[in-house]
Amino acid sequence: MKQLRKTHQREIILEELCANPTHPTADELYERVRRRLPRVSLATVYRNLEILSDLGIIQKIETAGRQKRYDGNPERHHHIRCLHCGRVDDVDMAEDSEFEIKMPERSRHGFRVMDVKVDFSGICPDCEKEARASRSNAH
Amino acid sequence: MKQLRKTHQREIILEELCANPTHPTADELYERVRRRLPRVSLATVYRNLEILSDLGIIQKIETAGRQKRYDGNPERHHHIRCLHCGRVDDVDMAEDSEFEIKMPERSRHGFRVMDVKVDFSGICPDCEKEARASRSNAH
DNA sequence: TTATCTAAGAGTAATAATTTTTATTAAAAA
DNA sequence: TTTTTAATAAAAATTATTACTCTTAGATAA
Repeated sequence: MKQLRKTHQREIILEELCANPTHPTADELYERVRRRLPRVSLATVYRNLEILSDLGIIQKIETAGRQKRYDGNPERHHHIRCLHCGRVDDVDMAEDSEFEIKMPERSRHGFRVMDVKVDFSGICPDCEKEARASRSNAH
Repeated sequence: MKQLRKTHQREIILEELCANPTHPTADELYERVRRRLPRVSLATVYRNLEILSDLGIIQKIETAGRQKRYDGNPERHHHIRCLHCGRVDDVDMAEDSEFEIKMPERSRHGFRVMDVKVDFSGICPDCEKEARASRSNAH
């Protein structure tokens, strides 16, 4: 078992990820980290995000056909993505009362069900406002 | 508005996709189509799968970080993916009684919620059997 | 039927996000 | 301090998918 080393790069990457409640992509985070470590490599950011999410310290948000995003909060919670600008926000657990998922133990074809992933999509307030503005201009 | 042409390639692609209840990737389907149309191009398969799913004739199964798969059944239903081999199967609608999702109208941050995607993952019967066999060999 | 228009085809090159490789550096153990 | 090897920087590779270019062939009109 190979042991984990505490490197300066890794510390800064984690710090920057946790500093904001946004869910940056690897390259967005890279830009932020670069302000503090100008010689850091994008591959280092990717590698560390991979390691940290494997360890359950952070969370990887994978959405089909889009860049991966990363969440400094490792706790299980759902996300909503803006269909227009791609922005990702948390869906509060308090709202979970409004939806409920009971997993079957086996799917009909005999799969042992181990996890279920719920992803919301919609339009964020900013994009909605923008759309409304351009609509009223057109008329 | 550009009109759709009925081409031989498109017909075969759709036929082959619907022939099996599997959910092939573009290249798997390409191999199948190639047996009937040896000169077909992979790009043609991709283009037609795109067109057909845009029209709602088929369904694109997009899972983060993995190849897209395609489903000849356009009706809304859930899927389960094997974490080991990547195979995708349908989760029957009959089972939907076991889980229920009520969408909130707005997320806490003011997103207008428009859709929710539910993806199951687990271990398929084949991989489970295989795992069991290799475990018993080890002891 | 024949001419015309253009969607769609084949084949290939390009793209983009991510991962791997290689040589070097630096944590941490000895 | 020396040694070990995980982690880094930088570059190259990978891989699925898309775009491009030129050609072919459905569909419509003459």
